[in-house]
Amino acid sequence: MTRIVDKKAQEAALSRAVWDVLGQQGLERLTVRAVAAAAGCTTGLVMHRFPNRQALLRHARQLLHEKTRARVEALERDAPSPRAALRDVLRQGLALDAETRHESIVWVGFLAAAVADDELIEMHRAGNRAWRARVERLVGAAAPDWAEADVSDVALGLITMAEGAAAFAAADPVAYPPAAQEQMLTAALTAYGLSEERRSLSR
Amino acid sequence: MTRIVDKKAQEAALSRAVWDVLGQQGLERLTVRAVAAAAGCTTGLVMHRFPNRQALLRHARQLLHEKTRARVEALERDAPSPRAALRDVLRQGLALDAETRHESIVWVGFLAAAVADDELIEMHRAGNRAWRARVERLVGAAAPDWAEADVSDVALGLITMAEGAAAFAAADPVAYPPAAQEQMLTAALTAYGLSEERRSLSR
DNA sequence: CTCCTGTCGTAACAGACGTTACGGTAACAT
DNA sequence: ATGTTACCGTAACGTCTGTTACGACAGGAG
Repeated sequence: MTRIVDKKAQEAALSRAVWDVLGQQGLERLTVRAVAAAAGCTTGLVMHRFPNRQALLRHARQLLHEKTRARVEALERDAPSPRAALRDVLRQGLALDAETRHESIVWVGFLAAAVADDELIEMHRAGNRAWRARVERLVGAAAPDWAEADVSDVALGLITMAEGAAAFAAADPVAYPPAAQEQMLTAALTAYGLSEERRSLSR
Repeated sequence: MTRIVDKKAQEAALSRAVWDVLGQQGLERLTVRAVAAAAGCTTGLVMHRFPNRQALLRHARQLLHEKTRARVEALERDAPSPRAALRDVLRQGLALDAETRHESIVWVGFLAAAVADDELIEMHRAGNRAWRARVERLVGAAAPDWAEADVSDVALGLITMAEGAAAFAAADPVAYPPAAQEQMLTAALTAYGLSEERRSLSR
C-alpha cells in the first residue's frame, strides 16, 4: 500500500529535539523551525506528524514525564530497602550530572510554558500529584509507624526540596555541585529520621 | 529647560507591567506590545525608556530582586528572635496568597528566560547566592553551636524546599494550599532542630 | 510670546513566526 | 513494470515580533 514509517519513533525523536532546544536555547527560541533543525529535518515533517506547535509541545511534555517515571520505577524496584528506595528516588530528581541538569532546565521551561497552555498545566498537575503520591507512599513505607499527617508533611518537604535543588543546580552548577546536593539530601533524610544509617526511634 | 518626568517611577511601572504579563500570560506572550498594553501606554514609551526588550526584562528582574530583598530585610529586622527571623524569612518565600503565588510564577518565568540571556542568568546567580548566604547566616544565628558544614547543608535544604514549594503551589494552588506549605515548613524546622517551640539539644 | 528640548504616540520596517498548500519522490501492491 | 498512496521537503501565506523613524505636543527658559 504505502511505505511503512515508525511514527512513534519519529514523534519521540521530535520530542527529544524539543527537549534539546528548550534546554539549550530556552522557551523563547523554541520554534517549530528550531525543533526541526535540532531533529535534522524540516518543518514539513514536524507539521506532518503534529497538527500544530501546541500538540508537539504537549507530546514532548508527556514523553518527559513517562521517561522520568520509568526511571523512578526501576530505582524503586531495585532498591534493597524502603529507605534506600526513598533516597534513590529523591536522588534521581536532583541535578547531579549534565543530563539531569538539562532535564531540570527543560522541566522549568515546560512549567513556564504551562502558564499559557491549559492542557500543559493540567499535565503538570497530574504528573506532579502522582509524583507526590509516590513519595508519600515511599515515606510511609520507610516510617510505618508515623501518622498520616506527618508522612504528608515530610513527603512534601522532600519533593519540594529535591525540585528546588534541581532548579538551583541547573541554573548555577558551580554554586551547587553534586556533592552539596547529596549532602543536603542526606542531612534532610537524617533530620527527618529517614536515614538508612541508624533507625531513629520516633519523631 | 524641559518638563520633568519621574523616569524611575515610569521604569518601575513598566517593570510591574512585565511582572503582570509574565505572571498572567507567560513568557511566550511577554512582548513589548503586551507590556505596553498592561502599563496603559504604547510601545513608544517603552522603547523610549529602555533601549530594547532585553534591558526592559533585566530591569524588571532587578526590581523584583530588590523588592523581595526589602521585604526579607524588614522581616529579619522585626523578628523577635533568630529562629523567628529564620522562619519568617523562609515563610515569605512560599506561595501563600495571590501575590506571592504570582511572584513565584514570575520567578519561574525569569528563570526560563535566563536560558537565552547571559545577563539574566548572571543576575539570577548573584541574587540566589546572596539569598543563600543570608539564610546560612540566619541558620548559623539560630543554631550557634553547629558546625559550618551542617549550617550549609541545612540552609541549602531549607531554601530549596521553600523555592520548590512556591513553584509547586503556584502551579497547583488547590493541591498545595497555604496550610500545607506552612506545616511543611514547620515540620522541616522541627526536624532540623530549628523550631522555636523547644530548643533541641543538638543534631 | 517664542524658542527649544525632552516626551511619547503613530506608523512603518524587516525579519521571524505558525501554518497551509503543493509537488516530487519513494516504497509497496498488483 | 506500473499504478498508487503516504511521506515530507519546499515555498509561500498572513500575522506578529522587535526596532526605528518621524512628528505632534507640552512646558520651562529667554
